[in-house]
Amino acid sequence: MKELNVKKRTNLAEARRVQKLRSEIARLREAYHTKDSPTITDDVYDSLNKELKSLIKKYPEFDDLNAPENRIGGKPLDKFEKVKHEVKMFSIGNVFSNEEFFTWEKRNLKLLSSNVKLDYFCELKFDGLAISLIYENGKFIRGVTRGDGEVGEDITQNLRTIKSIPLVLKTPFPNKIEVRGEVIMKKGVLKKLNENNEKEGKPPFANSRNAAAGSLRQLDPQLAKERHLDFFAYEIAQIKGDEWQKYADKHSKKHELLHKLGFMVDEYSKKFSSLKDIPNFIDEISKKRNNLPFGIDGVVTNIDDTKIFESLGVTGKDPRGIIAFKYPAEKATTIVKDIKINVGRTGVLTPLAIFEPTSVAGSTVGKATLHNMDQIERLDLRIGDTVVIEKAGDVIPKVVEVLTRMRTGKEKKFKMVGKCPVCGGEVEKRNIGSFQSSFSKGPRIPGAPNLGQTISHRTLETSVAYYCVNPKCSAKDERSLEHFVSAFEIYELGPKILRRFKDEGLITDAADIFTLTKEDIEPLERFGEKSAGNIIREIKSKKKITFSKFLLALGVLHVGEETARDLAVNFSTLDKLAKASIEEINEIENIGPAVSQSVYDYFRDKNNLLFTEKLLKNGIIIEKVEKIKKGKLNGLIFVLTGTLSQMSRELAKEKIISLGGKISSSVSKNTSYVVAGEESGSKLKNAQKLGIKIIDEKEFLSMI
DNA sequence: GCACCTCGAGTTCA
DNA sequence: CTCGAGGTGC
Repeated sequence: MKELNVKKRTNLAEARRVQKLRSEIARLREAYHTKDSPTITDDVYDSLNKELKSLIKKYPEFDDLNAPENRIGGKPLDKFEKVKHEVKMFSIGNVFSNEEFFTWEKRNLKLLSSNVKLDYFCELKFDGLAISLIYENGKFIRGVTRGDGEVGEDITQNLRTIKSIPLVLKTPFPNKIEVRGEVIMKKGVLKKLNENNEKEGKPPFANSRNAAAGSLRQLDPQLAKERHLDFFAYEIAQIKGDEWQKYADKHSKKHELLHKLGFMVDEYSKKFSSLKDIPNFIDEISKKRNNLPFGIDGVVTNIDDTKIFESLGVTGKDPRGIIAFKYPAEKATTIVKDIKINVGRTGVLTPLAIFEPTSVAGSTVGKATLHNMDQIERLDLRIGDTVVIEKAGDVIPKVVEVLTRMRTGKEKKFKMVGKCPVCGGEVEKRNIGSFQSSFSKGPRIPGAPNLGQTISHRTLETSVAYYCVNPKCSAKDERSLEHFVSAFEIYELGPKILRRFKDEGLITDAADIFTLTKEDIEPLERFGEKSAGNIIREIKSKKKITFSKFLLALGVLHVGEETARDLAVNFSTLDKLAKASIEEINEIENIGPAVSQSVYDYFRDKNNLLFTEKLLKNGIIIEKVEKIKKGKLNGLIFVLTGTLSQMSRELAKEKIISLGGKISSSVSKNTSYVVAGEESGSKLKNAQKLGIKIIDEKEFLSMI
């Protein structure tokens, strides 16, 4: 607690009493709001307050405007008073592109009809609530929400709890001043608040703006205080006294004065003499955006000169002299119109949310995966729900939260389909590996999962996915084909073309791709001689393949990139691997019972053996496995994140491996280096948290 | 038997 | 990128 400035010795006892009273009042208020503490009677509270007030009256030097009783005044309100703004609060027009931004200037220059040179002042657009504060004789007397711009609500009590709103201005100050600014909640505060809410079973706030708004609307100032809000000042709506007008004639000078008076102002704000330089600034800020402790949703550009600003006037609700360049929203709300089911290569049925298309982080999003039924239940998502979506790593849309309070009662719970939506086959909730071999002996598209294997009891019980168990499901066939060509890196053959080839009867399995001729493709609609030739050439050039890529292409259950490499290195030829016993496979490092069983079973299936034979017959050449070179990156584990500019990620991967290093997909304490390219995401944060060495592309290139 | 770390599989938009 | 599950080490 602040030390009291007590001059006379006789005051000492009373000074102590004041201190005691203050802490007691604070404690009682605290207790009053904690359910498991005894409730105080209003009498006790009032009498303490009374005593404190009389002491302060007697000794004015005890008065401390920043003391708690001044921050929290009075009891909870019944409602907020409506107050008319002395000076109207305008809103700000938005632009979303540089083009619109420059048009804004052109329009202004036309209106000004003279060759004025315009200076601009740019500042962050805080994502919070605009409010207006009135100070008279240096004291904060009233704070009002924006409302409709004409009339707002008096939230003085709550605003007094905000530490960055000075209750008294620093001297010298004008007789009267009206300060405008934004009440915000810092990201860290929001996080804690939401964690608490979750513990107490209350719904979390979707963003800091909602949280700040909700907090300011608390009728009880004690609750508002606990929210730890902040305030940034950015505008002076009125200021009395001739000597102060010199601060009012430029927006940049208003900032200066606000800072001098004791307000927090935006530290990133900057003056520009040409609009052309501003897009760069906006870009820079957007890069810093995620690391700022508070949320912003754009950059505001003001015409610095107040006279010019005012002469431009207002269109509708927006003054012409100010514009907000808005960043695309990181989060958005939308309505789930439907939940569809995707069928994967392994037959796994993945629910997919279909939205009302909505713009998030720069693109329009129409759907997002829901992963599985458990996830739908965790979110408590129903068809028709309003949801908050965001982009994971700025790319993949994700449903973050269901706004249950928006429910109308018409929402429908989603039930997993009983039949495969593609083939009508049976659906079972089990791990794919756990059903017994019962499928037909007919020809099968390679890469379709091998169903004839058993898997540990634990997996059977805990697996969450539903599967289409029809081995001939066409969706599974198609996904498997796509997987195959992707492993072979035959880029010309996308999903659509593959499907057409299949529908036209040109191929029945992936091996048929390699016997296609130009004459097969050319007659098809929308294929010419040239495109047909390209495809054939591309396929031919990919007939040579490394053993590990070949294994990957087969689509053996549980065998991905890494495991395929492990197998290839340890068995060196297809023949050796196909003849290996479970025990031999199981001995390999990083391969356990589930994987060895799966690999073993794959090569016991007659159809699979026929298929691999057919591939070799059709001209596939499996390259011998390169021995692992020992290089300078021996024993080092790399994680790549973001976009590299000098080389592709694939190439970087190959480089690292060829020098004896390893690539891992996620950051852990075992990671040696995280190579961070442009726009890297959560992996970088994780690395910082774990204290992993982070290197940029330049450093990385110097290592290899 | 548990706590980690990795891997596999599915995924969006322009 | 995210989620689930396999593998490993304690």
